[in-house]
Amino acid sequence: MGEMLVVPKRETLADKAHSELKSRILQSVLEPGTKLSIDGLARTMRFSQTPLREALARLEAEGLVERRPLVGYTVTPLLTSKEFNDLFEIRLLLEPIAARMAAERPRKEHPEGLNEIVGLENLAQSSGGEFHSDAKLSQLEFTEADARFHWEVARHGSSQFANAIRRLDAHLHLHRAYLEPEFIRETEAEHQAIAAAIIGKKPLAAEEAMRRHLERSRVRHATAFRNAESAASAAKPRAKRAKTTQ
Amino acid sequence: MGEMLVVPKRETLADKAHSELKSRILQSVLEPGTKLSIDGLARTMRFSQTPLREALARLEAEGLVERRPLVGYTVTPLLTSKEFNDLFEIRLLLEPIAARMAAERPRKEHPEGLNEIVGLENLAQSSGGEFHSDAKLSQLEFTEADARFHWEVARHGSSQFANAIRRLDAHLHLHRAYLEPEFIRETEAEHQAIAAAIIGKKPLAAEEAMRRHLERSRVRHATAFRNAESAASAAKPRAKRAKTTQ
DNA sequence: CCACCGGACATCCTATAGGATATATCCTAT
DNA sequence: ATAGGATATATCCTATAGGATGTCCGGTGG
Repeated sequence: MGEMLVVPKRETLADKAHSELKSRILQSVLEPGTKLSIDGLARTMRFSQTPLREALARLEAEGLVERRPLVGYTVTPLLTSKEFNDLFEIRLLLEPIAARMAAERPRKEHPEGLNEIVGLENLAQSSGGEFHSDAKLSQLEFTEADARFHWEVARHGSSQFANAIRRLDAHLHLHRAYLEPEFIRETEAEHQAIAAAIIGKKPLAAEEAMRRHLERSRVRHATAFRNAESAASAAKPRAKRAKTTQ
Repeated sequence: MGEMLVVPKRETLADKAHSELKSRILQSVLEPGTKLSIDGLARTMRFSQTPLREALARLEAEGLVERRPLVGYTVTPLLTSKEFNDLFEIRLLLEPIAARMAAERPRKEHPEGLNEIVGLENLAQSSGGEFHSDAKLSQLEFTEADARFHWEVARHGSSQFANAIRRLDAHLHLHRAYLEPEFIRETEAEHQAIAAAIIGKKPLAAEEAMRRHLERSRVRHATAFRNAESAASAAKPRAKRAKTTQ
């Protein structure tokens, strides 16, 4: 019964390369427009080309890099202001309903469902307390915890909604904009309100809590977005050229 | 100015392998649960392993195959009835709004936008006339044209909505269920209504046309879905085992 | 008869070499 | 000086070989 024994999930080199590259892009070590040379990366990262190809193919599917056949991969540009707004409009359409579904779902349906729901409370404040020494890494951890929370909530309601929301990769794009530190406290509080509504099986409350969370989150990110955009346009008026090849 | 000259887009072996496998899965030549052995495929398809890995990685991202590290790939199971309903609920949330946006968008914004919009009319009846000799292949062509139409409509409205809708891969999953022939005529008529509303710049009409189209489409597919599901459950009550390894 | 265990096999994963292609540089001619 | 073209280099793409791992099957003990 208690077969919760998690297999070590042996990680292949392609997995390592994938998460490593993803991490670098999200931390802006690799800026948008950077050319990603395959055997260049193979040399610097000490991998071979084959696992790197698989990693890059996945990153392309996630929308973090773009591929041009027989030419190479480049890091995807940041979201424009319009794209940012549209992304949140989509989230506002999907996530509140997913949260409502999660609260409506009968508890006994999935045996492990309870554990997951209780886990929401922890997830809601997962990266709460202390900060990592490296600010960017801490930011990355927070973003990942945030993504996990939103995904878990949706997963309780509907696998299809969860997939759709996950594939938005909203967090991937959002992270690359600068994130104010006080975001975290507010975000956690709102997450806990959502989790409480779901655990308490209050569908309408859950839906409304998620909607408010997203609306506030949009405002929070929007300011950072404006800063990033103006800074970018000031720095380099024309951005047609590729950056340093890696 | 008229640089419409489309570069041949040289197709790499990974691209060929990807579309070839995708085609086989969609035509149910490779049924759900089938084990996809990498060097087995390499032998039968006369490719090498490297491009096949890239193709499989992309198929995994599209949700058509599942990967277990150090074990292999398998073809994804068909959608359940609940998943099917959720998928259409998501589409009903996103696509009507995308259609409205497409109708609202100022014509001059994109120079090539006009061509694309006019193309919608053709796209709406693209695979209309004659049928291919192979019914399954014709079905595949129709599904692809349908996917293109929905994607183009969304793309006129918002790149983010278009991405989100494309990544649902609704057509990929739907296609694998059987498709009644008379679907096509009804589908085309509804598509043309949508295209007309967009070209005529009537946002509310476009939104409503898309909504009605999706609702009818859901009913059309639902019957086929029930047939497929009951047939499947009758054929093999337990489906835990992997099928013939390819 | 069932459970546990060890070995053989198939398959995945990784590394590396060679052919093919796009890009950049340099030169020449107008 | 600028436009056009040829050459050279870097890089992508493909193929193949070998090490590592999971799975399956037969045997032994309880």
